[in-house]
Amino acid sequence: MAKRSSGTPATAARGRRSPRMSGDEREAAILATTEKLLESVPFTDISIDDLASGAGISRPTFYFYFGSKDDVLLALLDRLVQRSEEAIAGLEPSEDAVRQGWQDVLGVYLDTFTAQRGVALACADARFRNDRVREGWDRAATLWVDNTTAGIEAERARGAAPAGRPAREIAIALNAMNERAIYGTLTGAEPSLPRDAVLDVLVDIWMAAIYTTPPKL
Amino acid sequence: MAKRSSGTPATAARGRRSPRMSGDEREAAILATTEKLLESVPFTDISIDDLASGAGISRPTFYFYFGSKDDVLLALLDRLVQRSEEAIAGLEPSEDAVRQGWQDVLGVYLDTFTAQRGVALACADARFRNDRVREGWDRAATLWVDNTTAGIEAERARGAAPAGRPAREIAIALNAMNERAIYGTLTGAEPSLPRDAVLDVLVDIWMAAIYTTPPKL
DNA sequence: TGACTGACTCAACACAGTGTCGATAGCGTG
DNA sequence: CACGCTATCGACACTGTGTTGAGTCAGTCA
Repeated sequence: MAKRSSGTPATAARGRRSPRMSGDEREAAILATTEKLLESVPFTDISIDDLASGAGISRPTFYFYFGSKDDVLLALLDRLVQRSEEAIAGLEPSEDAVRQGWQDVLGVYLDTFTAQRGVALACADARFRNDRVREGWDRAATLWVDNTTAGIEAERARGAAPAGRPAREIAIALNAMNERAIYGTLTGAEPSLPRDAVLDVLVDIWMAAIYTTPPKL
Repeated sequence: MAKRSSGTPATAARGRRSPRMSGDEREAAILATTEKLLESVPFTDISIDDLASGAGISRPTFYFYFGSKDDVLLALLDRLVQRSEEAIAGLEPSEDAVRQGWQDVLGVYLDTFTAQRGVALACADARFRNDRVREGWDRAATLWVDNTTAGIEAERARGAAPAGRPAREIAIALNAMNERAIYGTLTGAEPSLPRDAVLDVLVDIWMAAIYTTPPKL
């Protein structure tokens, strides 16, 4: 039955309009349906039937395009990671307005996840039970950590930030803070940072952690 | 059929030895089985059958004691929260050895979750789909945040820490960092802090965030 | 002592969701 | 036109959840 290889972005355009949707359109329709449903329904509560009928196909046909519900999420996660990459690439460091520079980084992080709220929340959930989702999620996290590490090292190199614990360790901790704090803000469950203050608090702590030496007390 | 009210720690001892286990023992057996299984198997992969047969009863009988698999987790979470409360209560602030004081707090946090690794991980997962688990989890988080907030305010009051953003906001962000970073360390997925360095990194950042003023750059 | 009660137990069922198989329909190409 | 490939679905098997209804068994009380 030559199942479509899951994950592959489908074969190239097959020319010609056909009365029924082309395979690529179907695939896109499934993805779109999932994304839309995720805005209001938790991933767990969405059945494959929902996705199939939302895309105008039967359940068995769904399996022609994706191997499982999680595979759809994985495809969506790939996009999320891709957007993270693009967002990071679009950032440029400045030596004056240092605080603003970091605030831009955190802002982009926040925006990326806010824009993809449903998908991000679903992945944050799914990574606990699906190793491939976890890998994807961790890959994205690593992207941000690498970027932060490089940033801290650059600041240290030009003497703007004091030496201290390995830059990477600090980067990991700070990004962990962001991830969890932003998740909290996105869901609003207590205790959480109010939406209009998240960035300020987080940047404050980033500045303190990167540019000051922890006092010996 | 007078189902046992879920959550209630069962009726008082019903006197007399009986050939089969008493209700309380059954309930304890289910809890113990769950805890044990969670050490090696993710919660999602455990079926009610596993819990029932592990406790020496049939599946329908399981429902006599708990309303669902999640209810069992909830009971386990209650214990976790309780231990958090006890751990926090056992902490005493010192005005000298300030760093050591905070390190003790984080150490207790880390220990509590390490000791209950399986349960903690299962709850971290389940809170995404079960509101009651989320509430319990958030209640525990609030405990730590309240404690941290009070600690920061005390330090500010005695002039040891500078004024700045609301203490509670900083406390939320710092505890978010701990939760996520410790989760990462517990699972070991990249990027994560090595087990022997977590505490040092986290305490460093706590110190910087609480005792220094973020530089204006 | 024998009917009664309430705790406790389970076989059998109903149901929801997942994943598979085999048959088939339509299109493009040789 | 017939062959092969893409695409589609009806029907089925399986797994896990939760419910029902019919019990058992130990204490209790008249």
